Formats: sequence, structure tokens, C-alpha cells
Amino acid sequence: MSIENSLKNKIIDAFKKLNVSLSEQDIVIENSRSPEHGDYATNVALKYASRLGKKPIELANFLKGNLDMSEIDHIEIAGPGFINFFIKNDAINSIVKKIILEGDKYGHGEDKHKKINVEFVSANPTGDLHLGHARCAAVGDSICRLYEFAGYDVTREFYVNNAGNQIRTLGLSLDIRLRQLHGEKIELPDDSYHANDIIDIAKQYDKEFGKDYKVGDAKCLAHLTEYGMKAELKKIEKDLELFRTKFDIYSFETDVRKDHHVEDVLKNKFSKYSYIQDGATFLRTTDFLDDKDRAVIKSDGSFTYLMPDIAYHLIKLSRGYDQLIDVLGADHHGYINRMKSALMMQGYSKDVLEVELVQVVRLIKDGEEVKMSKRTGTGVSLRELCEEVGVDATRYFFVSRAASSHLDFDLNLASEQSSNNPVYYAQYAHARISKVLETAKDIKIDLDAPLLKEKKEMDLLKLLIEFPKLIEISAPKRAPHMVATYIQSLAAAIHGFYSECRVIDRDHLDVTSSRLALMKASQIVMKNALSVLGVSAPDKM
RNA sequence: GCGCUCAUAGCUCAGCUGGAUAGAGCAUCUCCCUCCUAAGGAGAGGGUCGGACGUUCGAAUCGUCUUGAGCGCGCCA
Repeated sequence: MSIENSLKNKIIDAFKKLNVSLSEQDIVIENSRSPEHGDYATNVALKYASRLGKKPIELANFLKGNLDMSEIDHIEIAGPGFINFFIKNDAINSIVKKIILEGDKYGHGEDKHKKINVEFVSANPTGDLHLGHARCAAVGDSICRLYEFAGYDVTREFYVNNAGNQIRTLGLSLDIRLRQLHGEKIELPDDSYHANDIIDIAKQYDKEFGKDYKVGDAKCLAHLTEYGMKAELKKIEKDLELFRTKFDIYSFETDVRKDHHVEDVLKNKFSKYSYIQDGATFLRTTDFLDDKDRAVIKSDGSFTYLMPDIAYHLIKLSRGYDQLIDVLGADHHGYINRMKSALMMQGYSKDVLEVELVQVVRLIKDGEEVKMSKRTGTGVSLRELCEEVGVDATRYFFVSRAASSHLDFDLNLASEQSSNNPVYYAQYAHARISKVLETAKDIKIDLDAPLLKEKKEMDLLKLLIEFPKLIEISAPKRAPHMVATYIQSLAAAIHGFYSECRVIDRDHLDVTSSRLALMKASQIVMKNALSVLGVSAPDKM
């Protein structure tokens, strides 16, 4: 049991003597910020005093006198009625052994028996992944890793919108590029895709099928379009893999339309909520969360994007997930309530789908914003980012801030291999430990680490203790940036300890053994934390 | 006009279910390698937490109003 839970139980027991029964959720134990407030503090006396007709100080003193004191060195009452706990060193030191024994499982949550589907990136296969996709990939994948580490069962899913206008545009762009290759004097229209990769694909296609291509032939165009879509998707997949992001399932909009009879879904499941106006079919989403009813069939008889998307979400739910999560660019926020409304029409709770909005990224180079555009081909792609600043730094930068925050991605800072770069700061802490452990590999490590008592040692220990709680809190919030923040303070604590406390001292092997254990434990936690973000933990730098 | 997201140090941002003196990095300024990686450490300066009111013993955090920014409000996806 963690020290925190142990304290809670002691408090619960003490309250029983007042005939008050509390549960763990009723009690807040927090890490004290300043040392004079002890190691942990609670506000229970402030919170429950008035309910018991007592003064907070009075209640605090009663609790102090009625607590089981094992693990506790002493207790102080402070301020308006805070109870500050000063924990015995050996109770704190015991975390070292636990961490070393658990290894890469330390911090891993218990099995939650919850199946979660996370859909992210879901870029149209019409070109390279750009900056926005890159952040979505980093955030989405880190959310998945965080959920997994916290004990959830996660499926990563990519939805390929391959039935809409954008694919048509892709086909037409390829068609024109192909004809240009054949010497035709023809201009690429403004609303086509101008990126160079379209030319590359056209060239490739030309090599394989060029001589059979008939301009104006619908079948040829369809073949070219399909070829282009597959080529684009393959590139996307490859880039994502480079970015350490692998999807379990790729779902295609064409399959949703073909295999799942979207018409029938609409007719059988949504007739109660649909109506026809001006020749188009609308869904009465305003009965639920939406501020406007949404068209699902256009007056020309074709579906809007929404209806297949609804069908797709129902398909996902039918696979038995407890929770669907969509990671979307912030400009899609208008979409949330219509999808939730549609799911509610089928009796689902509005919370069955959670949407994580990812704010835009500004790329900054030499103090100026680098504009990007997929269409003109001048933009910075995920692949270029990985090549220029590396996967570790890119991933770390994207998740180091809350997804809801706008992010300035400083290209100079991210690619800088120096102390200024927070990624290297953290990785360096890990590498330093590796070196120390390597140098001292002949010295026995004392798992009980009884001789840790310096301030820097205690600061580090307390951070190590916090890690499992951090995972439990940040996972349901889908907040990998909390892990990034933690990593920074952990790295600072490691560096601080390293500078102040000489680890290897062959004249004092008992202290050395304790400190080596602390190093080992710190290394494990740093590595586990970095892996939640998909960032490597190098042994050498 | 309606809705969503946001507003914290010069800049970029943390701040967990409300807690005791609001934190970090960058930038600026001081110090510290005969010693395990100086890609490091110690320290200084820098704040009306956009504003107002309210709830509370207690508010950056919760509520209402207000100001400003970004985005969305298609029979596009």
C-alpha cells in the first residue's frame, strides 16, 4: 500500500472514534510543498470540523492524538487546521526496493477491464501528413500508451475517408500530372493538389500503367485514383511507423458504405429522427445536443460525410468498446455535438464518445512563423520534422503541453542538442545514471537503501513515490502532458541529487550501496515515464 | 449573432478532486568541474493569475457577467 493510502486509512480509523465513517475518496492527502509542512498534509480537519460542530484546530488535535503512528515520525498542526505528517525515513526509502523489483511494471495500473478505442490522425490519403497531423499522432499515440500503462485495453484506429471529394480531387490532380508527363500542355487548377508527391506518384503510375491510360475514360481514372490513394496511404503508414505510431485497425469509408448498408442503418435506426426538407434528408440532432439539424442525404441522393461517419461509429461500438475516443483538430469542434447526438439516438450515453481536441501548431524558425500548406507543397511534413529534429524531440515537444493549448514549435530549440532542449535534459539524466551504474557495477546494490537521508535524496524519493498516482490521474484525463511535466521535475531531481551527492565512494560503500539503489530506481521510473510518451531512454549521450 | 477553445513572469507554458509563500524552461545577471557525463548544479531579478462580482474558513482553480484572441456555425469532409 502506498504511504498516501496508508495515511488515509489511519484517518478513517480515527474518524470512526467520532462515529463518522469516511471513505478514501473523502480524504485529500497532498504532498507538502515546503519542508516545514512535512512530507504530506491533509485538510480533513478543515473540511469536516463544521459538520461535527468543532473548531478545525480542535478536530485536528483530536485526530493527531488518535492516529496509528506507524510509519509516521511526528505530526504537526499548522495554520487554520492543516495536519502535517512527517514520515519516517525508512518508510519512504522502502519505495526503492519496490521499484527495482517491479522494474518496467512500476507505475503500471491494475487491469481496469475497460476496452477503449482511440481513433486519431485519420488523415485523408491525399498527401503527406502535415504539422497538425503530427501533433495529433503524438498526442493520440501517447494517450494510448498512457491508457495502456494505466491498465486499459486499447485499440488504435485510423479511419480512411476515401469516398469523398478529396479523393476525387486526388484523382483529377493525378490525371493532369499524368497528362503533363505525356506532353500535354495543361495547367493544374488552383483547387487541385499541387504537392510534388502527386507528380512522383503519377510518374510511378506512368511506368506501370501509363501506356494503357486513356484520357477521359472513367475506368482509367478510377484505377488511377485508387492507385494514388493506396500509394498515399502507404506513405502515411510508413511515416507513422517511423514516428513510433502503429495502428491496430485501418477502417475505410468505402467499406463502411459497401458492407454496412448505410441506407439501412438510416432507415432502420434513425427513421424516428429523420425528416425530408427541400429534397434532402435531415437528422433531428437538435432533439439532443446540437444547435442545428444536420443533413445526412443531399437532394441529389448522395450521403453527406456525416451519415457514413455515424454508421462507422456504431460499427465501432458494436465491437464492444466501453469508450470511444476521437482525437481531432480543434477546427472540428462543431462536429462533436452532432455525433454525440446521433449516438444518443441509439440509446448511448453522451459520454460514450469523448473527443480530444488538439489545438493548432505554429512552427517557429529563427523567431518567425513557418507557414505550411499541403496544397502548395511548401509545408513541413511529419517526415521532414522527424528527419530534422528527430523522433524523440518531435514527440516530446508535441505532448509537452496540454492538447487544448496552442503550441509554438520552436524548430531551433527542438533540434538543438543542448541543455536548452527539455528532451535532452531528461534523456541526459537517464544516460548519466546508466554511466554511474556501469562504473559501479562491481559494487553491491542495497535494495533497502537505509542510508538515504539528504534533502536531495528525499526530494527524489518523493517524486518516485508519486509516479503511480500520476499515471492513475493523468490517464482518464487523457493528459500525457502531465507525464511530460513530471519527467522534467524528475530529471531536475536526478541532476540535483547527482551534483550534490557523490554516488560512488569506495571509502563508504554502505552509503554507495544505498545511493546506487536510488539511482537504479530513478532510472527505472525515468525510463517508464519516457516510454509512456514514446520517447527513448538512451544509456549514452 | 450563436457555439467551442483559450487568457498565469519579457517569451513559451505547468499548476492534480478548491488549500498554507503561484512554479518550470527560455531570455538577463552571479557563482561552481584536481571529483561518477558541465547536454549539469547553486543562486538573483522578474507576477494586480485579462477584468468585475459571487460561493467558501480559503479561489489561478468553482459560478455569473465582461473584455480580448483563435476556431466553428454548408445539401464540404
